Amino acid sequence: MPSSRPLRADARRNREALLAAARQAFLAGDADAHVEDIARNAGVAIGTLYRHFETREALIEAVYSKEVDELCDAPAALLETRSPDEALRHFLMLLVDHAAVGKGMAVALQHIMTTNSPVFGEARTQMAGALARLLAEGASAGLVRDDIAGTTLLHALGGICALQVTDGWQDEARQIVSILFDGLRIR
Amino acid sequence: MPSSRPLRADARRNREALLAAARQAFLAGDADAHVEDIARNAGVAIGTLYRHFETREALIEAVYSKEVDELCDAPAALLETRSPDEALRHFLMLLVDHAAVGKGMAVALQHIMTTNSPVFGEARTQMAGALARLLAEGASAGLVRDDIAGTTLLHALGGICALQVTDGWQDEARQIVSILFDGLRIR
Amino acid sequence: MPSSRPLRADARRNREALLAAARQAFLAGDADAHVEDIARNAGVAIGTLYRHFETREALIEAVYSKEVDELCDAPAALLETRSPDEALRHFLMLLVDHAAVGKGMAVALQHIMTTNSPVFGEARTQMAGALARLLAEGASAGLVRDDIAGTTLLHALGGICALQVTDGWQDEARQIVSILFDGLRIR
Amino acid sequence: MPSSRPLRADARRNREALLAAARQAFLAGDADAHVEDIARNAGVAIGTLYRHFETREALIEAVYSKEVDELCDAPAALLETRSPDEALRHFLMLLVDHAAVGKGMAVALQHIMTTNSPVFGEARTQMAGALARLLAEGASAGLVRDDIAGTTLLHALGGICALQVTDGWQDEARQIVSILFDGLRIR
DNA sequence: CATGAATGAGGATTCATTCAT
DNA sequence: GATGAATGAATCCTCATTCAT
Repeated sequence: MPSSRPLRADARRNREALLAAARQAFLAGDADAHVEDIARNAGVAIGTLYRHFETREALIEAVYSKEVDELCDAPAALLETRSPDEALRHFLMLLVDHAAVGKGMAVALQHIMTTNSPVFGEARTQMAGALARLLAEGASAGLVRDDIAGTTLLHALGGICALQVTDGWQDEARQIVSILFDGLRIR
Repeated sequence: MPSSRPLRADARRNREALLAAARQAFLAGDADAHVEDIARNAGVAIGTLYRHFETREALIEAVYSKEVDELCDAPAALLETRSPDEALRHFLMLLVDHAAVGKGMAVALQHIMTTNSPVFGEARTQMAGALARLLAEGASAGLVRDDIAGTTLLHALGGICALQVTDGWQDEARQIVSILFDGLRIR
Repeated sequence: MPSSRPLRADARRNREALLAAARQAFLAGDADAHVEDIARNAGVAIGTLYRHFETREALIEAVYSKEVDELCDAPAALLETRSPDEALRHFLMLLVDHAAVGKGMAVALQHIMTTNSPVFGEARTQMAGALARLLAEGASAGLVRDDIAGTTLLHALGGICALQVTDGWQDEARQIVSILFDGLRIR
Repeated sequence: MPSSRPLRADARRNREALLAAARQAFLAGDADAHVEDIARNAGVAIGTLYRHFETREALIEAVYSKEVDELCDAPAALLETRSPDEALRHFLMLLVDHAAVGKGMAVALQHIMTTNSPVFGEARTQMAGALARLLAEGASAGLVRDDIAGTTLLHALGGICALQVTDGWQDEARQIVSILFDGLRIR
């Protein structure tokens, strides 16, 4: 219940450590990392992990949501400095690049798209919203097709990121996204 | 060791039943179906399953490889009745439609792309080869970009199919593939 | 599912061993004996225990039900060789004596009376039925009050047996039951 | 160490609140209520609970002992206003009625009779003493059998109260106690 | 070859108790 | 004296795999 009063200093520190350790584990692609290991890596006992996150699943949700939150701040900034279509293009590439960092978003996206839970529903809505906004701006500027839903693009990107595996993946993914973006543009 | 002599009739029957049951389970999206359940659904005992497939993983490999084999027969036929770009387009849609059948190829593709194993390496090569051939034909006819590798397109398709979850997924995926194909064509 | 075909010899042996070990543990009063220990004492692995009893609770039910079954065979025999009131008296004493053996029925009765579950409901009905029959026979012979329900007497006996603890308990319990029986008789 | 100096006002208040919360939990039949919950219900933190009661068991002992103390005040008063046998009868019924309140004495009695600990030994002695006194008075007035020990009667009552579960339990218990009392009287 | 009973490592979660703030 | 965060031992159950029948 982190709502009532601010956490004690040490508690906050532990919570951060746990999130960091969990992020490292889950975003590294080890989708079924052991909670015990995460706790150990965070330097706390298992009980402490469970005090902060009621459930293994709750911990995963916390990690992935945070990741999504940070990502969804980008579009607003991009739109201020670029044309809508370039903003869209950049955001798509941002997703790819982000996914490239230690499987980064890759696993997260897949889990988020695949798992039912209020938290993930929110995350999906958030990301689809970010993409929808970019698409809408591009469409009203006459630069981008106007018949694509945010969720559709999210599914495409999510999928492409989800399969990240090989070493040259990042370049490959950028190429795919380029092609996709070409198909999206009005010429 | 299924290499030495041809299987006895009942043994062959059991093997087929096991593959069918496993296909149903794994392609239905239940990526961690229990081997025991698969055996039961095939109407045989667990020991029999292990006589035919040394390992859970081996069973999965068998299922997915078979699926890929069947799929990779398509391009040759398509090229005989259509222009290269249409053949490519059809093959892409075929993958999507196939993936739509009870999560069909979706899970398979993801597993194949993601997991290291000689068998899957072969499957990847096979599919990438099929796509490469279609791309090459299209390119030499001047209809399709010539800077795309088969593996890259495989990754794109695999990704797009991977996240199949929602009900309207199939339409969504076809739309994405359309856009992608547009980006692929020379106009 | 012990209903389909008769168990293989070794399986039956293991099942017996498990029941025996569980009986020893639970009827000895260790109401929360560890399943691992029971398995070890039975000389089988934990998985074997769970093959035979789907759940800790299922094991307890099996043990206690068996105990009750055996006990409820007594009334019929007693009624053939004695007057109804003597049969009742003997059955009550039998319960006490049975409870005295390593906490025997004591814990079982309490668990059965206290826990909700189809199996225990049946056990309760069975025991109450046995007592009701004895009471009815005694009443129609004019030897015993006719306003006592079988379940009421079951509750009394169950309770008295449940508290068995001290060394001299058996004699004490027999005295209590004697007094109770005196109050039950018509004089 | 609550022996040294009188507790500070707030400390005493906390102690009372804890006892009340624990009484509510334990006497309500929730024999394995969590200490944390009890603390919360008492409106204090877990650390405070442990300052007042060294151990979970110590808390239980405190609750049950207090309950017994209060109950054992009754006999003296009853003997002043009634004949010895009626006093005994009333005390027995008092126990039953007390047990009927939210499983009240039922669980307490069973715990007290069943668990070894100096505190409970004292409680047992106290209750047995109360019953012994009533029996003795009745016996010397020639109204009640003189061969029954206080502890025996305690066991009987404890048992009868122990299995309180059903809704109609109180009436049932009163009937049983009636019968028992009949067996106790000299006619 | 088939059967299905046995194995046992593995892992999430709970909760009484301690101790830093 | 009070708080509540941290501890960590304890325990039930699952399921891939082995092997006696």
